[in-house]
This record gives sequence, C-alpha cells and structure tokens, in this order.
Amino acid sequence: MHSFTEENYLKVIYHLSQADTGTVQTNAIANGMNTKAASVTDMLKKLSDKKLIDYIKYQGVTLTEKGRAAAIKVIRKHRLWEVFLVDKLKFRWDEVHDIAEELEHINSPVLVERLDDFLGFPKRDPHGDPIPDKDGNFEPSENVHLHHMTSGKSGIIIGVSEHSSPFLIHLEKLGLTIGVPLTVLEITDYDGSVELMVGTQRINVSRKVAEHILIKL
Amino acid sequence: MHSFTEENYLKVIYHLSQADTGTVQTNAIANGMNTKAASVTDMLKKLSDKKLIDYIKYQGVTLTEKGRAAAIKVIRKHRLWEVFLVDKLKFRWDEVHDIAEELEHINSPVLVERLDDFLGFPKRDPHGDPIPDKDGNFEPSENVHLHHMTSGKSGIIIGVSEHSSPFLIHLEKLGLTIGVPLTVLEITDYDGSVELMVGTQRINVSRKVAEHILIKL
DNA sequence: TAATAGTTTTAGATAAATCTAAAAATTTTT
DNA sequence: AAAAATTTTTAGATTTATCTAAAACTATTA
Repeated sequence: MHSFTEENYLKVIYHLSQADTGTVQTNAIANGMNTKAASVTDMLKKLSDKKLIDYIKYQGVTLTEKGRAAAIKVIRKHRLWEVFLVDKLKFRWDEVHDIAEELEHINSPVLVERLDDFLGFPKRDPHGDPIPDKDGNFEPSENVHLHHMTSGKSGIIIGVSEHSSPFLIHLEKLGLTIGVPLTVLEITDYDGSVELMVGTQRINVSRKVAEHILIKL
Repeated sequence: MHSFTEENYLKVIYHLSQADTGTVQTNAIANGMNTKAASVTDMLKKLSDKKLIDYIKYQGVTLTEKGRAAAIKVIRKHRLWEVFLVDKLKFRWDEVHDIAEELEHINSPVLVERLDDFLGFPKRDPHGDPIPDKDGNFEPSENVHLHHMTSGKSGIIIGVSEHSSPFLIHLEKLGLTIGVPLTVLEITDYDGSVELMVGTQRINVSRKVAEHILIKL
C-alpha cells in the first residue's frame, strides 16, 4: 500500500491536473501540500519509481493510470466519509473536511464498500462533488461557476470550489447551501456582483463569492 | 497530540498493566508491539520525557495519570468504532479488530462524542469489553475466565481475552458468542477441559480455549 | 557467592519525509 | 540572444521510528 504522504501527493496532483489539464508543476504541488519545492522533488522521484506518475525533470508531472486510480480511491473514501459525517453524525458541511482528510487514509477495501452501502450509494458528497463508485467511475460535473451564468438562467447549487470555513459560513448565512435552486436576475456591470432570486428572496453576492459557487444547470 | 506510535505504546502498556498490576517489562512491551526491546527502550525514554510514564532504567514502567488518560481515550475510540462496524456496517465481531486499530487514531474529539451519541452510548463493545465514557470512566468487568469456574455455576459470555481471527472463528463455530448463557457441568481433571451446557447442547472446550473466554457471573 | 542465563540498554545504522542553501535549468524580459 | 528572474533540483542535515550487535545490568542456580 501507499503511505499517507504518498496518497496525499497523489490526491493533490490529481486535483491540480483537473484544474489545469496540462502537466503539474513542482511549485504548485508544494503549495497544495504546504511543503517546500525540494521536498516535492524528492517525493516525485519516489512516485515515479513506483510508476504512479510520469515525471521528467524540470518538466512537471502527470499521473499514470495506476496513479490516477490510486488518487480516485482516496477521493472516493474522502467523499463517502463526508457523507457519513453530515448525514449520520449531523456535522455541518463546513466542518467535515479536516476529519475526512484523516479518515480517507483508513486502509480497508471492505470497509469502504460497506460504508457506501450503509449510506445508500450516494452520488454526491455534501459539497456537491461526485463520489466515484468502486470501479472509479463517476459522473463528471457539468457545472458552471455562478459568475459565468447569464441573466434569466436557473440552476441548482451543486457545490463550491473553495472549502474554507469562513466562506462556507458566509454561504450558510445567505441561505446558499447545496441543493438550493436559484435564478440569476442580473450580472452587475460595475463590480461583477450577481443578483439572485432564491425562493422568494432577492440576494446579491459579490463576484468573489460567485466565483466559488458551482451551479448545475 | 501524540503520534500513532506513541498511542500504540500507551495502549499496550495499559493492557499489560491491567493483566499484571505491577510494573511492565520492556520485553513484554516488545512482544505486544511486534518490535524489538531496543526500540522499546528508545520509546520509553520519549514517553518518559513527555511525562506519560514513570520509567526507571532496568526496572520497567507504569503509566502516569496523564498516560493512563491518553491510553483510555484510544481504547474508548477503538471500542466505539468496533460497535459502529458491527452494529451499523454489519461486520462480524471477529473481523473488526484490525480496522478499529486504524480508526482509533483518528484525532477529533467532536467526532468521538458524535459517534458515541449515534451509537446510543453503548456500554460494551462487540467482544464484551467495557467502553469508557467521555470522562474515561467505565464499569470494570467482574468477570471470570471460564477455566476458573466451578461445576454447576452459570454465567453469560461477556468477552474474550484473545482477539485473533482463528480463535474467534473457532468460538463462532462452537456457538460460543457474546451474550450466550451457559452452565459449567464439569472441569475435567485429566486435561483441564471444560464441559458446558449451552442451550440444549453439551459442549467440551479445551483448557486453552477456556482460558480466553470471559464469563460474567 | 561466583558463574550462567536472561533482560535491558547503548552505540551506531537505516529508511521515510522533511528542511535550508546553493547549483542548475528554464522562462521571461529587455 | 544575453541578462535577469523564476523554478526546479541537488547536496547535505534533521527528525522519527526502527534495527543489529555489543555492553551493562539483574536474576537464577549451582
């Protein structure tokens, strides 16, 4: 099996690949891991030796199929545990990330399948992210960030692309939580803020906030 | 917080203290941890520096109050997770030990309390061992090992003092599981084996097996 | 009580993951 | 395309937990 640290590297590389499509840079990984570039280089060599990444010196990395599969396994576990924490243990969706970061490394394939069953094979985690099934397949999100929508369009809040507590608490206060349906009234020219209809309420969110809200059309 | 390894040492020392009452020897710990005496000595110094154990060279160790509290926290988590695995995820009682060994190190006080609540504040784990409450208090077992019982006495199987899979599977086959009431018919002089009445069945178990079955009188 | 056996500790190494500082490679700017 | 800026890698340490082999201590036994 892979160590906790290796799993964390794979996960970060996976997420960065998603955002970027190209190869992932050493510094980007160092950022995402809260570590230094030199440490990343060391680990990249190790992951490369294990055939989990394709790595060319100075050129960045991509995950191999093996590496991608390993990353997706960790992500599957992370998201299932988040569902458990929110649905069963009554945590708020903004409290679960850090605990799931620990639980995702528990190493028991049976446990994961039993947990999935116990939770009713959920398709999305509490932040709206898709949960890979046991073969690693998932419905890729056809989502749009709120600031990219146009007047008159409707959708459902399906997730966020920032997970910090202050941000999630702010959303909670505005009533902008997962599953909430909304309609865009106007994208303000002046400051890019978005005017929304949520139920019977008219709400304005700044561009900065809109950039991190994902809408399923 | 304490590292996984430190927590495991504390747990082993706690269990050995229970069995022995006196101080715990280096070799006994090495045995319990599947490691070597030299490694144990290194760790004992560290735990001693952290005031988790009282340690005198060549004289063995005892847990300090701080160390005992830390050990009991780990044991509480271990046993709660075992209840979760058996009650909610439908594992058999002989399958849960190893997974709980991993889950016991998840570090989130809130999580433990929520889990306890979710499970209905259980008092015993699936092996019949008491679960410490959030203050570390628990009903000490007034249990007797089966081989120490006398003819005619009755009791309920409340636990086992060995947790290996082969042993637990053997018990399962004999129908000797937690909560089963039984009566001792005879302790055989010749080989120390125990003749039992379990329901309408007459069962004979070897002394070796009897030594690891705990009975609540 | 002296010799032997057994246990525990020290000394010195190793492996994993990290770091700082300096060198090498790449990219950007002029 | 040379100079400057940035990124990445190497070299050499550090920390944690482990190990083997040898030394030191304790307990047993003759």
